[in-house]
Amino acid sequence: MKYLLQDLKVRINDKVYIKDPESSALGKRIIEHSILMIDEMGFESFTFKKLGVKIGSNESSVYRYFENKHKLLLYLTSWYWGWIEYQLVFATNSIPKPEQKLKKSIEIITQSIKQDSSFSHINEVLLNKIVINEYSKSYLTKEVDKENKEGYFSIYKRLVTRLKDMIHEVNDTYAYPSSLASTIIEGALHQHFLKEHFPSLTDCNNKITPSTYYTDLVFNSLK
Amino acid sequence: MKYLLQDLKVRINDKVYIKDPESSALGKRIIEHSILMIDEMGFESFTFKKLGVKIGSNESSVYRYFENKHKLLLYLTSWYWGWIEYQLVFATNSIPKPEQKLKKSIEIITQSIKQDSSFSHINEVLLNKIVINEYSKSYLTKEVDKENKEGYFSIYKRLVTRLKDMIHEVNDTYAYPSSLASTIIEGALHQHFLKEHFPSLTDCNNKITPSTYYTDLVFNSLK
DNA sequence: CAAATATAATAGTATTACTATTAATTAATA
DNA sequence: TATTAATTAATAGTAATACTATTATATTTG
Repeated sequence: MKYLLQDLKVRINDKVYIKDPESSALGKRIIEHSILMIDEMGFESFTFKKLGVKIGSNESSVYRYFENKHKLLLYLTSWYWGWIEYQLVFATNSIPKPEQKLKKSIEIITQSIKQDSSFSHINEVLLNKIVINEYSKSYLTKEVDKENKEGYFSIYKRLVTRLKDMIHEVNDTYAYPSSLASTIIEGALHQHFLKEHFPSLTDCNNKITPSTYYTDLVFNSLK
Repeated sequence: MKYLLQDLKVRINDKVYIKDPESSALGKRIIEHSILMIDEMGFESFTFKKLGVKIGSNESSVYRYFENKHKLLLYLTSWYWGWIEYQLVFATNSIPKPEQKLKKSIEIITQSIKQDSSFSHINEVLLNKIVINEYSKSYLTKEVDKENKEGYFSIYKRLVTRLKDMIHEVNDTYAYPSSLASTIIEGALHQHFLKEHFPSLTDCNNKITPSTYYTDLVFNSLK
């Protein structure tokens, strides 16, 4: 499965970039090093100028791929959710029982990525960390409605919808399938963050994972 | 109760400000108009220069109260959580039954503020909107551990802990009381946001409130 | 009333987030 | 192969941001 997925290109709304970074070596270097740098210094301190220095190129060259760093963040996080979606569809496709299917999906969505595929220019372990620390910033903006209309969040929304449908399959009388689905996806990122920075606000640790907690939460609500 | 609360000053870690904004007329104008402006233009576009113009004063005067706009956000959100905590303690103090107590607390935490007290310089309705849209940005930073150590998030943490304790009172065998408490507080903000901007990702609307959803979620887990 | 202290305004700097222009390289075609 | 076209890269610049240092003006206190 890993080998299969590495060749699948995640399709991202072409309005988030000016020039497709997958189409050139420089574009791939932009993606590769922006992941390393955002992880290292955080999104606020990350600039195209610094990235230019790192990849031995110029700031303005980066601007020909992305309008600004916000669009680059949208690109990276869309890629991440698309990648998670592939894993989810792949891993659950052959499972017939709705309960088993949902359980597996929760696992995939709430897991923390431990190993990257080491083949492409995208480091999934660091990208997972970036999503935990920065994803909210991509939509907590004044432009969210405009950008939503342009489809910048469609991969994420599709993932929430898939999960909602699975919840519905398990129990079609449950009244809040969409809210539960969005709670799992957003909440899992939050629990991972708390585990790192506010351990007193979570029960998640080395033994109890967000997976364990959300599996319990969901099946208590659906039974 | 409203009349009582308006005179209660929320105590905020004095490291978040340089000079206490409650100690002068200018300070109060800074708080009052920063709330109006952050709500209107969003935290990213808000600057001390614009605030200075608005309050008929100078940028550098604002800098004598707050080191930077991040600290101002910490001040505003701490004030909000302190205010919520007061309401919660006040409203639940006399309730003997743990279930009733928890139910009431969930209501207070997950409600959207509809009316402000109209007495002070702080508009609670707008502040609630600011917390929904901007709170995450106050801790999703590279400085979070340092600032946490300095106690900048202590009011918020105390609130989560209070809720955790109430959950424990209802069911002391439940394994994830801290995670559930943090899920409610953070998740309610998220559901409010989705209701406004991504209605397809939530079941919350005019009829179903985040209160309804979280009450159901919590008591399903605890029974 | 003078001295100390607090407050406000002015002016400036380094950095950021871009944009416009020009130069160099690569690709296409005649 | 030579010429032109198109793409890509680098240079230089600008407006705005996020501050800081200095000076001026009130206000308070002894």
